[in-house]
Amino acid sequence: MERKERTRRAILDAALLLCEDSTLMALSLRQVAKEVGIVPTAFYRHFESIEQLGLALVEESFVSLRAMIRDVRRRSDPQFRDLIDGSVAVLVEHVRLQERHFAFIARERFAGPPAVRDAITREIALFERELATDLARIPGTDAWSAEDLRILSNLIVNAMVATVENVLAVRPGSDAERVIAHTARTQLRMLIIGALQWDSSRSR
Amino acid sequence: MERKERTRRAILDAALLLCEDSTLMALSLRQVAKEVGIVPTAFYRHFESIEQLGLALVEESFVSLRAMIRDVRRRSDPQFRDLIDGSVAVLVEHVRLQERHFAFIARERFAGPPAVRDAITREIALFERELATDLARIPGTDAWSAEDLRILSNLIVNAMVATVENVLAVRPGSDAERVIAHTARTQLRMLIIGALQWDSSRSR
DNA sequence: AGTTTGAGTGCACATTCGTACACTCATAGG
DNA sequence: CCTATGAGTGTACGAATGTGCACTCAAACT
Repeated sequence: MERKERTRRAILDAALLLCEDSTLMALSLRQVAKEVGIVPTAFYRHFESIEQLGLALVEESFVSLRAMIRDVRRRSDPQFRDLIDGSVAVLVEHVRLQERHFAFIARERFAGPPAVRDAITREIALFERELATDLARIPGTDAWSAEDLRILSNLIVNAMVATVENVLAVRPGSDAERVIAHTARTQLRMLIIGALQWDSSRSR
Repeated sequence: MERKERTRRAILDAALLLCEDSTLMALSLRQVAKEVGIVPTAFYRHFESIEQLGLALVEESFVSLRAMIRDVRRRSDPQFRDLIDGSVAVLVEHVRLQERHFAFIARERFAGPPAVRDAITREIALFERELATDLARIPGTDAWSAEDLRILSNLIVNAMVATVENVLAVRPGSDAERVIAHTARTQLRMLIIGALQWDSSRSR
């Protein structure tokens, strides 16, 4: 029964690899099978369709994303500058370690099969809510309404998603990568400084 | 020679339609031909490949986006609240009028053929630079460095792109749409208020 | 050790794909 | 009006696709 698990992994890895210059929706079961080294029909022993394969990949991708979040939290510290610098560093590092997963999510988020898109949207929304509760704990946001917290964390998540997409588009360790990291840090600072200035009751 | 133009339009429209639940990369020349009502080989009279078709669609999409920008500028006025409210209203309105174009861009931005992805990235970067020069004209940003202007407009563009994607995901005129518009307005306000607080010389 | 199970095989099929080639016939220009 | 151009046709092909069915044979269970 451990052979099955090995093949399943190989299928997931092959799909992730082949998606790099394609899309789940343009990915054929036969390509995957050939890459893995099995006969096409053997695919069905593991997934009933490419779409189901995609859902498994989404789940897997967000497991590593959660690992990243834990890593960020572990380095949390009330000093904002360090918190921001550390978070961005962790982000870039994790993206590099899981390039294929992040690229997969970025691609399938809007281009994937509906079920896959929905799964990704749900996961990101979940992440956003978690961030909102984190934000509620930092000093200076006491007077914020729940709605404004949601709106701010949406803004932050959007900026970070864009950062991930930018990182994926440049060479590791390149100057371009450093510019992106610097941009991300500055943006987070702008947001935090703006946030500390914000007054929920004043925003209609 | 006007027959050709009509068929070309039909091909562009058909591709846009068929992409709604697929991707350029998963779109076959034969599907397009069938939808248009021509024989597959006739496709080549207009485009040499699906990828070239994609580039034409990108260009077309950004023409309508530029029309939107002009519309926003026309309503510009030094009163921030009105500027923001007006801009978001125009954004939502234009997205609804050109749903397929915006959805196409959102999808192909990361999932399309490399040439298409590059074209979209270039257009968005161009738009970002234009926004930066617009921002430089509003009062309170005099002390900003060029880099910080770029970083802020990147932040704003990301938020607006995310807004477009959210609008596309909900029914026109629905409550969800109103929540999205309200979120976008609040985010722009947060960014502007933060920006007015920002001091370029202090950000290392 | 013998038996059962199910992962992977092999072949077969109808579809769909891109594209080559020679064609027809509508229409724009003389 | 007549002709030349090129938009669209029709047929044909090899390659790739998803999936059904009967199979083999390694590995887990009694």
